[in-house]
Amino acid sequence: MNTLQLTSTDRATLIRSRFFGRLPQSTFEDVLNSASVSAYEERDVLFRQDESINDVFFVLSGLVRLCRLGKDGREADVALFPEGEMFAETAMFLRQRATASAVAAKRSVIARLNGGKLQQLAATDHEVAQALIEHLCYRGKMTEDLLAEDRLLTATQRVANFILSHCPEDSTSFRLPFQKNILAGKLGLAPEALSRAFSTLRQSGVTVRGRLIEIHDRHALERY
Amino acid sequence: MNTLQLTSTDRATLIRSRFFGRLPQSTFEDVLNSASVSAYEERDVLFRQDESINDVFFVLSGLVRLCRLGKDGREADVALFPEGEMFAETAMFLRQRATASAVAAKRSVIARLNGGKLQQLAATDHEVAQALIEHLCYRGKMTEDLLAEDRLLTATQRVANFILSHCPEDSTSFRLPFQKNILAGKLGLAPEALSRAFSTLRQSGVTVRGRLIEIHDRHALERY
DNA sequence: TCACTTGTTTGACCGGCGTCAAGAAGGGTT
DNA sequence: AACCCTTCTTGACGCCGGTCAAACAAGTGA
Repeated sequence: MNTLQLTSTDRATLIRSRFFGRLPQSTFEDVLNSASVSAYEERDVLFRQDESINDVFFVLSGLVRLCRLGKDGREADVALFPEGEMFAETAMFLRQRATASAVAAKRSVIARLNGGKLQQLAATDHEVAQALIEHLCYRGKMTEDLLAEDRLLTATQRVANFILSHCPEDSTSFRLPFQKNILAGKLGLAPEALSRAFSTLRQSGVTVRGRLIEIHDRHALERY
Repeated sequence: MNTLQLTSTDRATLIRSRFFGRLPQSTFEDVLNSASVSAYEERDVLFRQDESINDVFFVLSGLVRLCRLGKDGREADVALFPEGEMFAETAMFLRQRATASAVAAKRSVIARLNGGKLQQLAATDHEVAQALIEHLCYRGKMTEDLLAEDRLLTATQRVANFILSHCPEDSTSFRLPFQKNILAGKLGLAPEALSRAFSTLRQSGVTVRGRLIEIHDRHALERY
């Protein structure tokens, strides 16, 4: 971990994001004034479950895994945040300790927004409150989607879904945006299970070479 | 379904709730003016997945199940709302169709708050926005909890958890607040699996007679 | 009270997925 | 290239929990 300056690409990422994208320039600058930027290596811990945190985190680049640990020591991912996503608002607004740990899933640059400042802005600035509301709705839907997938679909179906939603409509192949390791976690699977799912999908025209996924029959995947 | 007047106990329920509880009297009345109240029988459908809805729902009494249906026809519950809970905000704020169906899990009385009105209030009234933000954080945490439970715990552990969190600290027994059927759905289990979990817990000092649950050894449950 | 419907439990079976262990394949480094 | 270390794949095995079927219990209404 290492403190940094906000680069111009970082600003671009912020402006493109769901949350900051809808704020007027001045508010945007206002929030940013309370922010600090740091770099993390893969596996670095941003915060740990049960710690009390008072900041909101924003992924400027890289990837962050949110995971909970069970009392037997195993851990389960409850969310995965790519570039442009914001997280850890819940702890702040509910005045609670973190319900999960945040770990960099690859080398990442993270902005830390001062929680108090954000909370104060949310209480006085309509635009901020509005943006926050939409952000929270979006996040709620995300986890609800995950829950429903877990309960309704088999491993292979979840993987098929993931491939379909990540391969551009007009393309026949794409690169996984992260290690299979991480993907397994996101889908609630052991790495072995992911591997097996891929090999099941081979008979539906899916080729996997490293991180490169090729689809030869979209419909076969949709049927799954 | 049947249109009703708001009774005084209904008002009490509203005032006790997380969302309305933090609003000043006048705002409270303002929101309520746009509301309509109806009664539903068990299994009545409030709205169906993929329908476009423009209201927010509030459980005045009874119980509502939110469930998604997979393409194979099976369905999975993603939330269960007892008296005092509010739901279906996501569709409104994200301008989306419902991602799940809402079904009364027992005879229920439901208030429907006008979505446009609420959205307008959220955009102009700080108190409303604030209450909404906390409500959404709470809801987000709820589903995240469910997801984590699903991924970390076995059926028996989930049931043990449920019992512990629903039996008052100072008591040795309690009544299930709803049918086992419904509980199974909430825990992401088939009814049979719930039944078996109960019978496993018998050897840890749990007695089940109808809806009455007796705990003879709290620690045994916590150890699970 | 009895009949009928609906909910719950139990047994049998089996498929999905986690776990352990071993081997294969990449990716870096020297 | 040879080496190491990490990630990924494959096989073997076992358990958890879903499904089907049947017995049983509890409500509900006449």
